[in-house]
Amino acid sequence: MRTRFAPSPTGFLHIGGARTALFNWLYTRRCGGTFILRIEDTDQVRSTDESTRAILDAMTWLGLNWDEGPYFQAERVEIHRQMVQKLIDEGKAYHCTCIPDELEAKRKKALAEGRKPKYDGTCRDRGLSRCPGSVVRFRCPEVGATVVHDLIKGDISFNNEELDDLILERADGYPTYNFAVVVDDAQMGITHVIRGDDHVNNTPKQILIYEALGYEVPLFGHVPMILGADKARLSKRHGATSVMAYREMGYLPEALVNYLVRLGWSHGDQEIFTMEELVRLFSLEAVGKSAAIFNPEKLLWLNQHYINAYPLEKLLEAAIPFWEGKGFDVTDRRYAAQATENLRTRSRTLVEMANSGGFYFQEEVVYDPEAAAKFLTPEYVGHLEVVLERLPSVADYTKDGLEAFLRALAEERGTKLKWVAQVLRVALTGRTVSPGIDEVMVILGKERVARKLRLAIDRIRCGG
RNA sequence: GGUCCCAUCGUCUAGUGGUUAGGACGCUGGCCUCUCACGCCGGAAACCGGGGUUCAAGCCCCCGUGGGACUACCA
Repeated sequence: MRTRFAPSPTGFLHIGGARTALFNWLYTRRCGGTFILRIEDTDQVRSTDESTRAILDAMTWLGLNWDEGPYFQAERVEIHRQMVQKLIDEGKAYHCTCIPDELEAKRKKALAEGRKPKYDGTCRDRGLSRCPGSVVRFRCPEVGATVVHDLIKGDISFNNEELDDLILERADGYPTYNFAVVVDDAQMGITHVIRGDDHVNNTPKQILIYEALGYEVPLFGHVPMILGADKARLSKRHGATSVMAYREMGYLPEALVNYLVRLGWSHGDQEIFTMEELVRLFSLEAVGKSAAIFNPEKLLWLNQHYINAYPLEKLLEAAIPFWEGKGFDVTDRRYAAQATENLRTRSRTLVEMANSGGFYFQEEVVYDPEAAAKFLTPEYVGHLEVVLERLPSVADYTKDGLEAFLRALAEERGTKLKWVAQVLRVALTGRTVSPGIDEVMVILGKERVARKLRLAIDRIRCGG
């Protein structure tokens, strides 16, 4: 059993491609088969090495390893040309000298007159030979039907008369997609072609080519597309579509994989899956037939789940680039780990974490103007001064110890813990929203707390 | 226009002739509480329409309607 993922290197790996790759990978691992990566770079104009690298990086990040390749389609053009010649020799393909502009005009005319805009067969029986500017076309059967046995959608039948004498080899000598994909899949021994269902209509043409070439036809599985909120094909205007953009936005690969797999596939009521479970449970039969709308909210929820489920070491490793990205010094790993652990339940992404946890790393507290205006006032400065004064003598400097200390202090001063906590929160974090103030104090430590308290007190006293 | 595919809460889905139509995200009421978040308990929310078949249809068939894909010397 052999499968492949065959992206064209004309851009980064996008969400839809990633899901196709994921389904291929899962199905292959499930069956113990071989997963092949092939780069379809026959479009010499749009293909770039940079895109190839980006695609490989994204797959690696997602954990989708391949067993063979990457193979490059452009390196196989000699093989493609040989196969084209074979079809010409056997009368199954022919040279065509029709001018692109004229074909385009004919197509428009046919469409306007309500006829099928297919190739009119001008060169079909002219017995032309190769010449500059000529292309090679497939002699498509005009009668009969071709049926696609799809693992996901079931049997789909096409009347051959609807099909076109498609171009196999372009004027520049390069094969077209529909031909190269057949030759490569066949020669690489691909047994299961799993791809997006935007290819369904290409499949009968490809089957006819398989048969013309004398190859065994593989099994097909066409997975439904991913749409944006407006039900249009997912694109940039729906937000980020690049896998690596999600990494940069602070998503964990497990979250993206888990989200993507549940888009079109399900296993009862289960929502959370480890890779191991997926490999064990995945099946093409359970893949749905209808397109799915990409829902960023649910992805966010899954990401939060994985941020909370990660072992701390692994989470820290993933978070460090984001801390460093904000310019924070994380050489003290133990401290960075404590901060990360403390922030995880309130972070849906690592970017959110880095944005909300700056107070752990910044020397100077960045005060939110509104928060400071409300709490860093002469009315409350007394709370801060008493805490600063008694801080050195707090023996039980733990979450529980500090809570007891603050509660008693509040009572002594005739107020509630709530108010003392809020004032401290603004003094220590600069905001009115933060993790529990006792936890913050424990992690910051007495030294940092004292320094920040002095800063806040000075600010109030000097009217800063 | 033609060909092909698809159709259960707003979204992702479970459901394979008899169910109070289930779960999840989101939304929402409450609890917890030093703020926020987490967590816990509860709520609103769906079978596209019309015909059949059947004792019985979300499940099967047909026709509509709606959405999508393809219709390139792109892949």
